[in-house]
Amino acid sequence: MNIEQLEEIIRELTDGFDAENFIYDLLLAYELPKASITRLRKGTSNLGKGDCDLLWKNRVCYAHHDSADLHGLVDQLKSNSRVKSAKPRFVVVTDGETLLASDTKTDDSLETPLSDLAKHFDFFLPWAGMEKSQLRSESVADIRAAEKMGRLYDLILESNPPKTDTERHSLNIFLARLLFCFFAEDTRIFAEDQFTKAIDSHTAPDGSDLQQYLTRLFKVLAVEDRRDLPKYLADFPYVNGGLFCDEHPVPKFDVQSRKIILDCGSLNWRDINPDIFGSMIQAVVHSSERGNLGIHYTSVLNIMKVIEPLFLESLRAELDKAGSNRKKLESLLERLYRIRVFDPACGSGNFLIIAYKELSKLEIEIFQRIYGDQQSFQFESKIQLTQFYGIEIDGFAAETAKLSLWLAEHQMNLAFESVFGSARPTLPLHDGGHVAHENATRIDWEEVCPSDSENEVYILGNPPYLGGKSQSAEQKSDMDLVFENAKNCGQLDYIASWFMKAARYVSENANARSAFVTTSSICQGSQVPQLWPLVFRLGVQIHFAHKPFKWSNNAKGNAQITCSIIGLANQPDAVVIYDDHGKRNVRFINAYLAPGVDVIVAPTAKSLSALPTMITGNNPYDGKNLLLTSPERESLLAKHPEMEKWIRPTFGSSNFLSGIDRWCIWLEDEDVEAAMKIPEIAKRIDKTRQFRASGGEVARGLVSRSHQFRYTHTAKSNSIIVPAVSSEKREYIPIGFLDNRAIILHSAMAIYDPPPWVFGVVSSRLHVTWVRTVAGRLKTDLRYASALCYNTFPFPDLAESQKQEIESCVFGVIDSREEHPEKTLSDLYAPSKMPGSLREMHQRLDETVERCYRSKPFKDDDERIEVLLQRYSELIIRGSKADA
DNA sequence: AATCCGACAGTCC
DNA sequence: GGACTGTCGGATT
Repeated sequence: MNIEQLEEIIRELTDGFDAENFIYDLLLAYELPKASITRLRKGTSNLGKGDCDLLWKNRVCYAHHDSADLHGLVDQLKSNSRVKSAKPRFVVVTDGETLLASDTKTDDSLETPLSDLAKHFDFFLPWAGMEKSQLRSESVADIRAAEKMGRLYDLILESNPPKTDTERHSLNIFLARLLFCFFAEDTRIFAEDQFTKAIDSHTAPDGSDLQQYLTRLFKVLAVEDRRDLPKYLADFPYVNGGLFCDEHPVPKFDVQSRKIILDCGSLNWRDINPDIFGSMIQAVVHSSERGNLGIHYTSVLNIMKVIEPLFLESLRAELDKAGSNRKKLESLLERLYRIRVFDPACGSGNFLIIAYKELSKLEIEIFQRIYGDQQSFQFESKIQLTQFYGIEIDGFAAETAKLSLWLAEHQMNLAFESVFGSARPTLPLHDGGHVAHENATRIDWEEVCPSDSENEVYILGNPPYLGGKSQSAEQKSDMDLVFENAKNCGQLDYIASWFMKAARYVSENANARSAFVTTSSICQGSQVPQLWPLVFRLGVQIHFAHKPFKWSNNAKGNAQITCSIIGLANQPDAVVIYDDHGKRNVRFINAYLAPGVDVIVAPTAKSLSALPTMITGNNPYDGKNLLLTSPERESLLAKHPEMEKWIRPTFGSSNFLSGIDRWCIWLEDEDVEAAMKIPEIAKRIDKTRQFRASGGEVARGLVSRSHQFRYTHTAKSNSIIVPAVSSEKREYIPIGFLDNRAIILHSAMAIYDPPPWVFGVVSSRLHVTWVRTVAGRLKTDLRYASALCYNTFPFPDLAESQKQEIESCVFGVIDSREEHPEKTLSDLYAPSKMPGSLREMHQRLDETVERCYRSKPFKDDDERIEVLLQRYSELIIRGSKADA
């Protein structure tokens, strides 16, 4: 949703107020579903029935009365029983002049002349799914400004397309300078509206001389000498070198682009929040990311989750200990000035800005403790932007980061002034942050942020996540460089580069520590054995970790990802695990972000415990042409009953768990000739061929046998199916037996022709506990992989009698499931719905399986995992000895 | 030859 | 619109 458009639409609605349609058009403006509104307009789904003009469940209750006591009307509607049961989010009433609205969830109310409604558009944003708590007023300002800047950027690009990197760089700098001027004239760096007014009155409306004017002005801002300048330029203060020193060409303008500059100037930049504004601007400027404004910027909450454990908690602890002891406070100040904050993927600088602000707040607190409120003293912050370092691959973001740091410095100067009555002057600008426009995976970090035994270096940030298959060729070669072509690293996420480089930096500097927000997947499943042995080999430890949490920020569409935060240190003084509920001190954090045992489980091709082979199900590679739904199968069979023998029941994870029938065309080579005579089959095979021919390398290799799946594994008598992904909420992973007609798809694992007791092993609580530790995840759900979960599972050799005991329990489980033929496995294994009898049968099975390990029952899952890891380590050692 | 992954993706209410 | 829960192609091993 575009906020500017929204405002515009509402303005039109109120300017030409149309009593009949007003409320419907208002709802449409918030992008509520058109079809529903059409139905409401017709009256068919309006629940109002005379009490009000419109009543829409969960959304709105609306009434229009020309001469009504609006407050009375709202109260009356709110207490009406029909309205109550419809639970409308808003009750809206108007007399055609004034509009009164009440938010039933937050109890906020809005009373405004109808003509001013557009100004209060944010009141109804919950209709569009944006809650007020998520959308603070300053972020409305941010979004509005970002959208305007995006338009300006487009226009400038159109008439000044950059041809070279130098030109692109100049354009970035120009925009950063422009932003500075907008901000400056609203926050007392310049005189009020000085910049916009100057353009308005000193340049031609057609934009023709704006380029010349800005070129001159930017030059003037960089020189101290104000003599020999016309007054309208001399009135601007000296800003300095940093931002304005080099000469960069200013783009050409026309009527439109000049007008947008003036529009931008009229926005209220005082409310802009440099923490996130930079990210929004960046998103707007990169058209590919437009529409998901700032989807990847890190929320302040998540930034705090990084910087608090990394250094803030330690600084605060030192402050507490210092109390009012002047000496200790002064030494803490010295420590503040020795801190270096380094974000090697800084984007537009969010982390650096928040870190800067937090350190400044701490400095203010210390000053207050030392000097009280002695107004006479000249307090000046001694925290320098030069303590902040960044690397950013995108040129525009790098410029925005530098600029945002200056803006943040100015904001903190104002904060200083409001506490102490004076502060260091913002102008001329001090030296800025060290933000290198470089590829962080390539450049030596010491070159950007040199370590120094005197200083404390904190490396932090939220580097980019890109799975092994989503990386570009260049990013792949970045990875090769960082990992020095180490073996079996090809599937690592791109972010692993940052961990590797941080580990190297930290391992060489006792005073350096790092912490990144990361995709959780580097601590799960197959990436663990790829990355962490290399990190731990450097002598680095995880000194704190935040357990996986769902990514969220205030952007419209949040990224679909589960994150963790991981801190690395050389010699940690404490090791702490955080989750959403709090923190706890532990002795050691392993690569799975679990406390305790230092074990990494590597995938193996064969079961370490000699369990029968489990392999991935058959991957069809058919473009959905060899697979059939039940109706498709029935209509085929109606015409060609002889096809029955070539149609097999088919199971992936999903339809196995939810009990939906699926089918596939399954032909042996010798069947092809006969089958091709049936036009429907010939058509499907041909479509499969076309699909494969236009696919990747693997697909093209399968063109010549398009009548078959990529793999054609089947059971002689029966098989066990294990879903590849299963909800983490289930106590057990639901697995099942299938007959020899069944085809298992590659969204599930298969053991063909197994002895029945294996079902008991894989179903057992002991095994699920193992899987929860070592498996990869899809969000937080378990992802079952044979090489990681099954082949690594340590299981004792069984006597025949033990196998029989387990088998009898297995049949108990099966029988108990069959007592509920109407229920799907998904129903049966939902934790809240699991039938008591089934749970009992599983418990009996668990006890039997666990007795294979030892006679004494296990106390809890912690003990189970400890014993399993212990046995795993022994198996690995025995295995490596056997190899040698 | 077989795998394990996805700044995810489809479905349901 | 968000709660819920697992597809499918394929570069890598």
